[in-house]
Amino acid sequence: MFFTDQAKAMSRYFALVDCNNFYASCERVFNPKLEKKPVVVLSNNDGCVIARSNEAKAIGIPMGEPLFKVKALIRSKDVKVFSANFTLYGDMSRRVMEVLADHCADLEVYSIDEAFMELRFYHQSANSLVAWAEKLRATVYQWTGIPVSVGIGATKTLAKLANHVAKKRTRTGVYAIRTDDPLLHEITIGEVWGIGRRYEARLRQVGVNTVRELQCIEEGWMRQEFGVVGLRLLKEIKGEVCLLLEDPVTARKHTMVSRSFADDLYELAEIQRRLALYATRLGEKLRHYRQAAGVLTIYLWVNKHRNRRRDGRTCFARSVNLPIATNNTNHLISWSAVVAKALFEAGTNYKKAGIMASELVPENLSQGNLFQDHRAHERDNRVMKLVDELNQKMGQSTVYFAACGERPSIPLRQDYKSVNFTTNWQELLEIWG
DNA sequence: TCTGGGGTCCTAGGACCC
DNA sequence: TCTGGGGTCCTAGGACCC
Repeated sequence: MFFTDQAKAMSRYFALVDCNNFYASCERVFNPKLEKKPVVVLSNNDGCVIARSNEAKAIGIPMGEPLFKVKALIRSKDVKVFSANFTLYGDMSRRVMEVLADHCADLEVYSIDEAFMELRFYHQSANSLVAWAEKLRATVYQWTGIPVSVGIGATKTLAKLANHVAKKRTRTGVYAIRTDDPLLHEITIGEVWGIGRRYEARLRQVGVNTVRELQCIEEGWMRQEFGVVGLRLLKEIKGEVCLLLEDPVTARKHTMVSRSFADDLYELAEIQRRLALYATRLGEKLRHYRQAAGVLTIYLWVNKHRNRRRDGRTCFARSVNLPIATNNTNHLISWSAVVAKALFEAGTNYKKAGIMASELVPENLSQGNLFQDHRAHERDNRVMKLVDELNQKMGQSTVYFAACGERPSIPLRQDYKSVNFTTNWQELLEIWG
């Protein structure tokens, strides 16, 4: 290879592949009757709308809206409603990401429905890039049934913006954006990745409305107003690479499991039981990523819509430094019970609890201490491995700790759930010929 | 009646230490 | 009445993202 450094820099692009209306699309793959129909997917406990098909967007169902506020609309327009089926979505996501990984080695799975790619030396012109992306898009659709959009740009932020354009303004679902693209005069700042409601309001105050105007802002002002985050955003939108691909496994600093309760809870013992279950999931996650937690934090949230506390506080948290970094479910459960007891106040209506692992270290580097019984440690690890294997093969919570209570599963309201077409032999899609 | 569950990064204030 | 300065750690909260 005889590329100069400059030539290398010039031929580097980022692409963002984003699944269209991902959860709604997953439901559609296994239920063709949903084609052309408005479809929405609900959060845990059937609380809010978290995904909408284009048809559902068109009839005015907002993102994040509580279900009870759109019930009338749902009835009158015959909207198809689904409880979140994260097992299905997770499996479909894995399939999509596998196809992407086949096409590009430099891949960062950014979220369940999005991935960044770094494209180097692959293509010379924007035209050939677009052709490549269109082919990729067709392949993903053919192999998984999921429609995706592809945005291409000089930085991750521009790729993200290009993806937005691809979704809103193209028929092909692919767009490559340039830093001097005429469209930047039309695109408003609120559409930029990293500009939320507050930032948008402040920028509009000083007369900045379009991306083109944003590009002309002085870097010093941006730094002063929005800190290092804002400065980075500005540089990225001007085409200067600040954000690189990340490895989500090593880059992750916390891992958390939290859930709202279907009803408010008042009893410490019941909260400890729920936390034992969350700790079980947390342990599974940590072991999956081969990490161990150095610090454990327990969160308790008070129902903010019906807060009975005089001081109005809604969030309580307490951390504990673990004597030895661990991913052993047994240890996580014991500590969660201890910390929860310290946090708990009688007479408070708790709506949600969570457990977070931080100070994560690779599990084989976990620092033992002098008093640790190594044989017991080894034995515990073998037990956890066995438990994971059994639960993977036989289904979640086949084997569990007694602290979770009898027949444990996180109790959720799920009135509209589809089945696990791809991950459960009992729930395979049946086709009648 | 009914309002998700993950993450990241940054900042501010209090406790505590030297 | 007057009442250091600097550092770290912890907790809380706010901004953003999906």
